[in-house]
Amino acid sequence: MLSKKTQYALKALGYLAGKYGQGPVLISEISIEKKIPIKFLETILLELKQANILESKKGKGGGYYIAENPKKISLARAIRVVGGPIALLPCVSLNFYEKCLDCDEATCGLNKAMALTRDATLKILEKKTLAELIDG
Amino acid sequence: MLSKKTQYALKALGYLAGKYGQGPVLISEISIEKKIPIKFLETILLELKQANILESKKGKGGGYYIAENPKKISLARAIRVVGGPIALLPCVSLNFYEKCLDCDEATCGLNKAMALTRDATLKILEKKTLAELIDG
DNA sequence: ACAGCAGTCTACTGATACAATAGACTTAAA
DNA sequence: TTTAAGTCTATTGTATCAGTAGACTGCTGT
Repeated sequence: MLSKKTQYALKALGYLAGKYGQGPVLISEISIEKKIPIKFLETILLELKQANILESKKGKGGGYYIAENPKKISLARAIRVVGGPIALLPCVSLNFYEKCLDCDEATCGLNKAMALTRDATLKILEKKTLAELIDG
Repeated sequence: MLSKKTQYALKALGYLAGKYGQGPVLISEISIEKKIPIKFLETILLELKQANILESKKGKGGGYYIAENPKKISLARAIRVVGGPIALLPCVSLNFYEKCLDCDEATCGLNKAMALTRDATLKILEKKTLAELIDG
């Protein structure tokens, strides 16, 4: 299951994708439209900015906007930034790998099965982009 | 990510699958062989029994054993018993479905993407069985 | 019958991560 | 120079995860 935080992030990104090219969008606007607690949303957007998915402008007329064409940003990338690993086990994670303590990966059936599901999941999440989160 | 509990469950089931047809196996044996805290393992095995994946025998010569041929029990079934949903969002879960509060599933791009990943994941986890978790 | 083995059950505890909140600070535009 | 907006630090409540303790029940062999 994706965490609430990750779900909020994806909803916010979908909203911003729909406004791509139209200048900065207020945190408060996203918060109201997408029903996300504003203070929580602040921290999420900041993380996405630090990962170069979003950019921001301070002061009057400021707000957040997507840093590059939404079609160039995959869901996998966004999920990793706010939600961590996509794989079901650390020993099959590409970006957050940790070795299994008590099994040999070459012969572990569980490892094989989970590596397959990781591949299947990534095939979709690397392909889908923020542009496909736009409403309607 | 699968919880520690789910990982322990799958490791224990793999061990039991390797001993299928050889009578009851002690909790303590599984605990030592698979390096799982014994008290934690107790609760996990009990859950698996209540879901009819395992059976048990009390007293001397007792222990746990798999209830039916390991080839008949999918990883998806086992994971659902101890770990809950496989889908990444409640609104695309088949067994633990919850409606999204603020989006229309028919038009929600996120819903579509997550439904696809659920299908891809299940295709693998419904097919893989406990028999494939046997070591070596 | 009973001794001891092994699973069952109830209850609790500590740690961690998730979710959310408060308030002071910085930057930029009008 | 006032005001709007994002930024940062810090704290809090809550739930779930992970693990522990100990008493109880049922089975088997002697």
